[in-house]
Amino acid sequence: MANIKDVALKAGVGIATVSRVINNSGYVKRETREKVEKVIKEIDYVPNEIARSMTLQQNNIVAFILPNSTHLFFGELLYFVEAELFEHGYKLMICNSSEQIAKEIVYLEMLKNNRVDAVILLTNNDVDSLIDKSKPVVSFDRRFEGVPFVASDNYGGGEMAAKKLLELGCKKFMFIGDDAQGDASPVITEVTNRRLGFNNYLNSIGINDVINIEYPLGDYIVSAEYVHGLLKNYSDVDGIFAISDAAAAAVIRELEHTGKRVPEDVKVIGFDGGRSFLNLGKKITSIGQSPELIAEAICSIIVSYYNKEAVEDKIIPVFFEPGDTA
Amino acid sequence: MANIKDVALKAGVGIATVSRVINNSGYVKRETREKVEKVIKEIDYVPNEIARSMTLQQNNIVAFILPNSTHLFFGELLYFVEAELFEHGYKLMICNSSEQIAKEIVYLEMLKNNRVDAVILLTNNDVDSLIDKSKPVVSFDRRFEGVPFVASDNYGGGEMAAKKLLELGCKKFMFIGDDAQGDASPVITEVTNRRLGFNNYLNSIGINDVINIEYPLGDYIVSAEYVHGLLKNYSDVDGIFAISDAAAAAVIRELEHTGKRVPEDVKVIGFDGGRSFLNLGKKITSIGQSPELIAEAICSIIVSYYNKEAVEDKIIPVFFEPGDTA
DNA sequence: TTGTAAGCGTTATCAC
DNA sequence: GTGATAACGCTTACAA
Repeated sequence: MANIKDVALKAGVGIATVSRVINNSGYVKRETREKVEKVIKEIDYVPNEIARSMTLQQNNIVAFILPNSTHLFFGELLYFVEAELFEHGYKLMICNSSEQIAKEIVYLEMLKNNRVDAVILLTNNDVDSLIDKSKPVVSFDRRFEGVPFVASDNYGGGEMAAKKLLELGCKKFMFIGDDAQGDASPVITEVTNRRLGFNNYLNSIGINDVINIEYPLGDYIVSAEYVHGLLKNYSDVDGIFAISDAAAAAVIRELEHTGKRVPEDVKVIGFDGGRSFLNLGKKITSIGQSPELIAEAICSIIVSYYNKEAVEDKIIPVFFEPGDTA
Repeated sequence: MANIKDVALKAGVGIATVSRVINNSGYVKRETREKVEKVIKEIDYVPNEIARSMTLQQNNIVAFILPNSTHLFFGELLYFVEAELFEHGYKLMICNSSEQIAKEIVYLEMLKNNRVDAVILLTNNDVDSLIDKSKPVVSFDRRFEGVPFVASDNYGGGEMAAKKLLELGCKKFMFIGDDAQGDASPVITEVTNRRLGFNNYLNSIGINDVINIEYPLGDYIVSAEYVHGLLKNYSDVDGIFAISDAAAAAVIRELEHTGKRVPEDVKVIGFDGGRSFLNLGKKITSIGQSPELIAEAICSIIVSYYNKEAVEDKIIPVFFEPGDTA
């Protein structure tokens, strides 16, 4: 592969001049520039980005650590993050952590060893101590001390769901979510704010008998049997807010399986606003997050880091998405 | 940030020795090793991967160019590819090309400029001339001269669908797919083999009046109106094979919208075997591709490249996935 | 076993 | 305007 030296030699100039030409920096006489450009074309020279990174101590690669790319919301977020970063000239490395902390560690290490310049973090693990806070890090949906933070307005979304179910005439409410963190982690995760917003709003208007079902986070999937076990004792509930559309889908399937009609007997609202192309049945009524706006917020923080500008947390609005289940 | 020189200095050894210690290469006296390791811990030294890449002229980063990460099959493929590469110590850079050739060009350039060592290509564009064939490239579902190739057994899947619909008693068949390439591209794309397998099998047993609907590839989405226009003239069809589950879903929605019952009146088989967590209705009967096996095949080729071993094309088997629509 | 030094391909400083 | 040259931080002959 031809390098900058070959170009300089063949064009009869110094390598500094070639560098000026390819980077459009400093003064270069028109004729010199043209001569150099001609040689570059001739020998098909392409600057070596590894060497560039070496000199600049920066490679314009950002890592995105997320649970997986198979759930629609994550896939969409990933899509928009990559698109947005691309606009600014940055590349995206992906890490499907599957919530495995070991894998998250490896990718967080890449900040320290200069494999990537920055990290976008979407995790439920407490990786606080593993984060190199001297480097650019942005966290979505999870707070870490000293790390800028982006999240949807989960609390507001919870309130929105409560109001909607009330409007629709529901009397007996339930929240169901996989936000149980166990005793090991005393931290309130951001998604729990969906639960809080929902409960607090209902409490504030005098409804204090909301059923709260909490189960541990798995791989964002709930089996039919498991949901059955969770729901069977609450046959009088007529308004359910689920922490995600995936959870809502599981709940709805279970309800219909046990003879309840949705939304006639029980109304269900999910969270995410997932747009599944494969859906042949009801569309889930949902509080929708905007992966596009979220990606934009995350990336603007990354870009600010690169530009050495100040960064700040951002809360992204959510939207009520009408559907067939509430 | 501490570098190898700092370690050498503080440990009172040469940098070559430190290098030997961190790479576990060459001979190092036990005490020397321990002394060096102690210093490494003390000053929290982490080898700079950019510098390493510089010396080795390799960075163990692979780029995956694919249309998007929002469709389930792609999201899953991405997931397994990343997981598999991770096992071998390689990292994955993602490029959602959205079928934009301009973006594909940028990422293919990264092979030449050493930003990545290898590329996995999943595109419908004719980027043949843009591929640096001296570098490691693997293509999924699309053939390029001189580029190793992985694909599902699309032809066999088409035959499988035909046999199944026959078994179920269908008499009048249709294939519908977004594999129209227009006059500009005379190339047969791999997915067209689904159509060929389906048609050829039916032809071989004397059925020659198969309706073939072909529409241009959009963003892997079909609007209701569009499907309506495509289907309205063929009310006698009772067995449909769609090129993808997404297309099948659109077709089924349209059929039911026009009063046909699926599968009672019309049986529909899709392709992909998509497992949508959000599906509340019928599960699409499908010819399933295995993203896991495909990822494994793709990655084994990448690994072979790194190990300077011979590489060869691979065809991955497909499976009949029972569902509620056929 | 260990250390010195060349080399990887750039960018950027500083003379000229 | 332009060209040497140092520097980036590492690996790896080669010498000792």
